[in-house]
Amino acid sequence: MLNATEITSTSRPSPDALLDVLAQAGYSNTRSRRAVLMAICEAGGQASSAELLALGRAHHPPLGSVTVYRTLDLLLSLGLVRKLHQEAGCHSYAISALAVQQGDPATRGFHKAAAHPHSHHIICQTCSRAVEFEGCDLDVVVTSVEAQTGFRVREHWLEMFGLCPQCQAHAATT
Amino acid sequence: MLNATEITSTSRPSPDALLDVLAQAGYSNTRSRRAVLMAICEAGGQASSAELLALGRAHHPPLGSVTVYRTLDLLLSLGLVRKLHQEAGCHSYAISALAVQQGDPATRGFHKAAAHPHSHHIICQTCSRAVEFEGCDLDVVVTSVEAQTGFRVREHWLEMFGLCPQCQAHAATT
DNA sequence: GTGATTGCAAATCGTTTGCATTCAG
DNA sequence: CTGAATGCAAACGATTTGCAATCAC
Repeated sequence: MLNATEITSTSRPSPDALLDVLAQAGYSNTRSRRAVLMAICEAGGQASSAELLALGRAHHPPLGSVTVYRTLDLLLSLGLVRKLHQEAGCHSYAISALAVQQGDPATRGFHKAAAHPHSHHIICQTCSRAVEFEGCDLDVVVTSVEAQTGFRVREHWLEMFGLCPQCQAHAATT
Repeated sequence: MLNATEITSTSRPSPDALLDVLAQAGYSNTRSRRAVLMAICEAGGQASSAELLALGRAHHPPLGSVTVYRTLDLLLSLGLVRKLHQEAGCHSYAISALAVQQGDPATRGFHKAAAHPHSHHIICQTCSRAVEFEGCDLDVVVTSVEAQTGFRVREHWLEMFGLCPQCQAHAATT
């Protein structure tokens, strides 16, 4: 059930693999895009847009931040990349498993994130009511993830979304 | 183990309880702060800074956004409030369990968040290496949370932080 | 009275949009 | 050649900072 994608600093996702996916989706292979993709890969699959701009410019100096964002949007829409949230400053981008399957595996990054000690929210997608729960059973998952990845887990960040009891009833009645 | 703080639309956290905590921490009881606290409570314990500004001004028109932010920082530092991340737009603030224990329970909110279908990251706090894992065992937690809260869970958002195998070894050696 | 607190205005940061230019196929 | 893609400049929204005026104790 738990399917960890292990990463080594020597195996990185290849820009070519990503370009292939873009090509298949009908997007053209431009200098700028190549620069951004190389940047992501060099960053080890994880970086902020600013970092990608800097790295990308090494390959294609005229690269603009606008293009970095547009390329990231593209990758996001294709599911090749996902956003990571961080306590402060929000939004890093990471290559997703989908991309890893298609090309080389990988990821290495820039995280400085800190998470709060337990305390999570579950939020109703209909009425927005939220409930906070603590001392959650995430321990099971933590243990499992530790076993699978070899990491020692110290913190985590969790939010759930769904339907609260009242909205469920409402949905059933209506 | 799982300790859900159930919410009803009638039970809300009281501004007074929050003010007490501030007072005990040595912060003065000002009109502006009171307005912000009332706003949070009226919002049901969850709101964006913009929403708090609007609500707060109903109580104290000269209230400025600067003060909303400063008050939130204060509450954050005291652990009375926590940030919620959302896929887009980031950052809502929610009253934390700590505050609820001290005053009334509560929470009702503004969430429109959507989460991605599984796929989470665990990130090394030392070297920043990240591993993505999918098909996680969160099902156990989901089931548990559903049982405790009555919510039906449809999506979730999870990130873990810790020490990767190499950094553990490094720490042990050094 | 005195230091904490406030709020305005301006600065800053990250991101998005308008538009004319340039590029890939 | 033609539409897609780029990048500059400007707009934008959220948050922060400088600073003089104001308030709580």
